[in-house]
Amino acid sequence: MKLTTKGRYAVTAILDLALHDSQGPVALADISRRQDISLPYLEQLFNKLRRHGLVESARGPGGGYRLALVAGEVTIAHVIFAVDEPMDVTRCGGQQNCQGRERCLTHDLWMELNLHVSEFLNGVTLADLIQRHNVKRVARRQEFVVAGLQPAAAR
Amino acid sequence: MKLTTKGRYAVTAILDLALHDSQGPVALADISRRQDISLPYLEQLFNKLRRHGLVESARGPGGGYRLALVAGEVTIAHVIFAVDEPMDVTRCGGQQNCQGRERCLTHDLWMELNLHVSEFLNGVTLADLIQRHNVKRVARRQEFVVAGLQPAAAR
DNA sequence: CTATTCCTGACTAAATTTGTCAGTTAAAAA
DNA sequence: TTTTTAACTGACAAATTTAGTCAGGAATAG
Repeated sequence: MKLTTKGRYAVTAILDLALHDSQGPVALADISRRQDISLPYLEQLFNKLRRHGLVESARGPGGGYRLALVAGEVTIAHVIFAVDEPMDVTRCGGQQNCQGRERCLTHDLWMELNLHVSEFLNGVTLADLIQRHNVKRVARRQEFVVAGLQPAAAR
Repeated sequence: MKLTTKGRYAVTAILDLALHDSQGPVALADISRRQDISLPYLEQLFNKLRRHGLVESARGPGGGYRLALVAGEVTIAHVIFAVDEPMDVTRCGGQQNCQGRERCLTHDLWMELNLHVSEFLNGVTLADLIQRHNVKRVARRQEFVVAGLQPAAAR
């Protein structure tokens, strides 16, 4: 998969969803406020996440999104793959036709790098991230922001 | 560092240089022919490689470029770093100001990925690549192309 | 029936990438 | 000394990608 701002936004947004999933459906408007991502852009992203089976939606008042799987089953690779097109650092998409009909001099190198990145991103799930101290801390800060209050540390 | 076509071209080109370095300075026109990279573009790339101390130049007839270091001392990370701006998958450049003044929810994740990619690219040198069977094979094919002949396998 | 929220595709603006071009400078060979 | 080779340089332009908006539609709860 590629790694662009879009992918990063998607991971941030679905992680926010995972953090609040226990309280029922989460409206995109809430995620938008907490994560500073525009609502239309979130709609675009969640559309893709839904089509890839990562989230479920409920329309109408009180509606919103929920995780379609438990947090431990959603890897970062899944999320990035869902919103960005399949990443590939080779130019030929693994087709080995990087130079005319043949593979270029460095074809294998990029294939290996692909593998390393994929392994890393496949090895981290939303559940892993939720456990992290820094994620908990930032999430706590963001609750205050939405409530319109200053976190204690800032006073 | 970022990873774009530019960086891949740079690695391919300097690997070509490393493969032919023993035969004296290599002209960019030769690399251009063998690797199918336009001459003006190569000039742009080698300019950066030279300023970063990876290659040395000699002007005039019989001139060209040579590696400034032995092949075992030049890592892929060096090369990509030289031509692309410093890569960073975080949006804040490690500044932790991805959300307003604070770090965003996924800051640490991207920092870790940075680290993984860097480690991999720092661990591979031009000398490593030259040893590889596939690189040798492709390089041999490219010699034929320059000489205007068909490789035996293609006849 | 009204407010809320998801849903959708088309569209556009900005940024980045990928080069090209015109011309200069240095060194070797003739 | 002239010519040729080949590196050097900065500005520019085309193409692609990315990021994000917009206008409206559809479902559901109250």
